[in-house]
Amino acid sequence: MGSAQPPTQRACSPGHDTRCSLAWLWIWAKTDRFGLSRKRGNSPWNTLLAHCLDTAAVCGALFDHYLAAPVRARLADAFGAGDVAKARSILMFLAATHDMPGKAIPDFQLGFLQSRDPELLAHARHWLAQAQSHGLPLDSTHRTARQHAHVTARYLPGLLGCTCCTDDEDETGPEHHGLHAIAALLGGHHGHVPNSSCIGTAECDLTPAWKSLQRELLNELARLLDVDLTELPALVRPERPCVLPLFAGLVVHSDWIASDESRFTYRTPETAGTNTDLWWRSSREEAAAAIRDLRLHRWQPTEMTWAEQMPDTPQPRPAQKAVIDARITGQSLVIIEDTTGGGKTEIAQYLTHRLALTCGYHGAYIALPLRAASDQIARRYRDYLTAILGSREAANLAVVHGSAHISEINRELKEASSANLDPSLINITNCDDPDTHQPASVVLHTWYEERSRGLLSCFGVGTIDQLVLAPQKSRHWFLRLYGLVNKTVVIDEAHAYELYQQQLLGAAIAWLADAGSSVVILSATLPKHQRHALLAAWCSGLQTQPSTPNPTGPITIVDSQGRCRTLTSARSKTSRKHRTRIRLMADPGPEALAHHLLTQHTTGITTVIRNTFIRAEALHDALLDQAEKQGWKPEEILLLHGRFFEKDRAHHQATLEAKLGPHPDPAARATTANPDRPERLLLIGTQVLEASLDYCTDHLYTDLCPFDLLLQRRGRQWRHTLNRPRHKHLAPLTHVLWTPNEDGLPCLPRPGTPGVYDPYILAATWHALHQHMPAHAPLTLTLTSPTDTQPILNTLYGDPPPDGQTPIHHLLRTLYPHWQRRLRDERKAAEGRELWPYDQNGNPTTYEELASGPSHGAGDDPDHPAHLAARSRLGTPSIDVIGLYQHPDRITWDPAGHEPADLRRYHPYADQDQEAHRLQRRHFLLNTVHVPHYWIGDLPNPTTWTKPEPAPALTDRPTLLLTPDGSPLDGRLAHLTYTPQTGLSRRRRPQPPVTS
DNA sequence: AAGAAAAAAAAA
Repeated sequence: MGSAQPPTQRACSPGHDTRCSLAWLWIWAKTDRFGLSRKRGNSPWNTLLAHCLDTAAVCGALFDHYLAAPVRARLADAFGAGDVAKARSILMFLAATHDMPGKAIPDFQLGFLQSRDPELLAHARHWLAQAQSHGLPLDSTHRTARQHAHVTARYLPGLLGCTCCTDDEDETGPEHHGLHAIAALLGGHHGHVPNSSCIGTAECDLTPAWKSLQRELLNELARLLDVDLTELPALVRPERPCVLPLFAGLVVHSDWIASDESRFTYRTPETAGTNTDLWWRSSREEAAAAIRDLRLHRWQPTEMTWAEQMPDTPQPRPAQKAVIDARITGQSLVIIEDTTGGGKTEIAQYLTHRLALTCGYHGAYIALPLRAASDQIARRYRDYLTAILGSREAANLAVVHGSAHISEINRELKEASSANLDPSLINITNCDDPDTHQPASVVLHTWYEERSRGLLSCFGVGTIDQLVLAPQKSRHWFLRLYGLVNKTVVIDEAHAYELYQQQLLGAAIAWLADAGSSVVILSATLPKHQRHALLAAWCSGLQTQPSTPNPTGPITIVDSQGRCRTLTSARSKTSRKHRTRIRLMADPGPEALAHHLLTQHTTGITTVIRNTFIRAEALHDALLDQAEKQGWKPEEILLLHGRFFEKDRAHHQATLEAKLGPHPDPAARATTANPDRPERLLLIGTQVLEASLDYCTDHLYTDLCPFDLLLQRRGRQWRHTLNRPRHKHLAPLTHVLWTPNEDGLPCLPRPGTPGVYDPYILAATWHALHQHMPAHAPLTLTLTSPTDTQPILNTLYGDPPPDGQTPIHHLLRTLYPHWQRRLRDERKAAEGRELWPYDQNGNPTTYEELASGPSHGAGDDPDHPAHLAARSRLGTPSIDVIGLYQHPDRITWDPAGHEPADLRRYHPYADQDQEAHRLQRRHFLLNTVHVPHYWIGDLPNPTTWTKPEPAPALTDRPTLLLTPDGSPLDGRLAHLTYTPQTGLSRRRRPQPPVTS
């Protein structure tokens, strides 16, 4: 049978049709590389049919239990002309073919004989003899290895009946676009959707015997999965763009679960016989158990009032009440602008429930700007879910960010998981049975810990970066979109993201809208252009126009037709009015400033926030130089910045919060000051002191910085009311340090240089402060928030520079074009990476545009140059370096030599190694320091710096091997030093040895 | 002339 012939159903049914051999049943797909299958007493290799059936079974179970209702509806349209059951079967069948025909070629099959493990090799020889005797045409000449996924992409369309790929040129017909699309997406199951030239290179020279084997295997799959191959081509219509990443994601999700040999039994004709109907049954049973164990079942919320959901705050505040009364039903974009303390987090929690109830989402993802904030909100969301899930549901909640595996809340959730009922005792059918009880709990299965898996958990809290990366091509990127579109996605602190991220968030929102999910956006007041951009992105995904293109807030609700509602009377009255006193102070330089601080602030906590690492370090040095003379002890002067090993920084931050934070006992906070607060302290640092750390300073000095950040920094002053008993009636005084030039204008970084802050924004901030300076006391001004501050922000970021003829006006007009260029560059950086579901003319994105490759962003690929590799944030590139200490007889994690480093290599999937692997990963992360690229200049590849030997775990990891006193062993790095107290420095070169 | 922050690699 040649591939030119139309596919036929039920051509071959094992055990019933004696004309067919069962040679295809000997085609293998997986070998037991880690011994997990054999340990369970099963086969050392798995047949392709079994793996295909396992994948199909998982796909079906995910379709039934995991996918959100709108997602299923879109898949039903794309794979079943609206018929859900039909689409389900076809999706299962297509998921099964991800390795078919890719692995059903002689090249791949002979790869079994390349096994390095002698035991596996013996099994391979046995397999070959058996397979040959059952008619599998294999001669044992070695062939070139091919990417099996690309072989699937190359040959599947023809096997499924696309007429453009027949062998006989006379019968060539038109290309079936849908079949080629799904084949390419299946070809992407290792993470990158291949492009056409990549698929072309997977050309194999197949004998008619192999073609017919492939056909027989495919027919057997179709028979078992009850798919009519003759009607399949007409039903496969993946036209809506969201269907493409959804399909790719569903396949990979299914494959990853089905490839877990601790859940799915390897089956061969020798171990499981040839009754494939029994194989299919056991696939379904094991898939059901896997879905249950991984808790991949949708949230099934019941109607609940606000008071039932929020027992601690049963009385909704104004903004909360407005949202409740809006009775939101169906897919929505909800933008809530309110000040901190207005209860936005609770509204968002309430909306995840409300939207899951009315739309059928499987859960929710909450995105925040920082990892630390994610951990905090995850804790609150855990408590919320625990309260409302009811007694028969349990759910996974994953913290999703780069260091989630050392997150404390993740650890607690994982512990709750292992303490829970043995999941193997529970059948999947219990999901829908209200009488079955299971202890209520919010947990996390360790399965979700591996990278790229966090967003697959029904509930997640994590960084905004996960969302920003979702519409950018990189390995397994579509899995992010797939995980997100089944949820309500909450974007917190929406005003806090730079233009680059805002733009990519727009793309993500458009995909979410196209797939039927809902988005909740929380912010303090949004600049209006940002609100409009969010609305435009939403409507672009819906391919509609907003009914009100320029809504005003503070609460905006947009439905799936683009109809906008604005709730106006809801802004919370609770926002306290803050007054801020600001004094502009010419920076006298580090020595004089140090003298000033040591003599003027001999009591209380004094904090200096500098814009650059160099400035912070210089001031710290000057302070230490003069400390003794002024009667200060060195330990009363602290330095904090971002260039510490994670564990040292965590230690300093914890100390800071313990000493300068509120009372350790939450119950005592309102009445008692922190007893550990020292009499005095000088704290010098960079932007790490600006946000997220909960400490309170009495006096504050800051470098001139953008106005919004100035307010942010000022928030650390008199933060806890109990720390300012003597100043109740006064606003705190913040000193803003600036350097005047000869014209009396601020010295600014030259425009176009990669400075921290744009000179235009700095000059405009300086100008705004001067404008508010009272004429009678021209150094100190008082600002009331938000009445004074909001207009300043709007002007700063929204308006062109003012007319006027004074020097500052001229300066602003000179700098403004550079600022605009900077914004344009950021937008371009986003445009070079982002994928949208529809272009500006409404044309849907096609599968060809999703193509990427393993070299995507690696530099040698002209289609995807390095500067367009996926990034969640722009900024100075840095590399993560692992710090280790060399002692005479051992390598340790710490300078004192107490914690020996285990640098053996562990395999993350091999049973016995998992715990050691996790511990090692944890150590690596804790001993990582981020080194700016320009600090190491044109030094060779950091992975080649002097390393301990032997250290297989450090292969390919940039390593900084230090002496116990913090000097690098590699002479090329002699300009760097590290101490746990001051961090990594590149300024203090070690003195050259005195030569006599 | 350059901060903080986040991210990154299994399905043979």
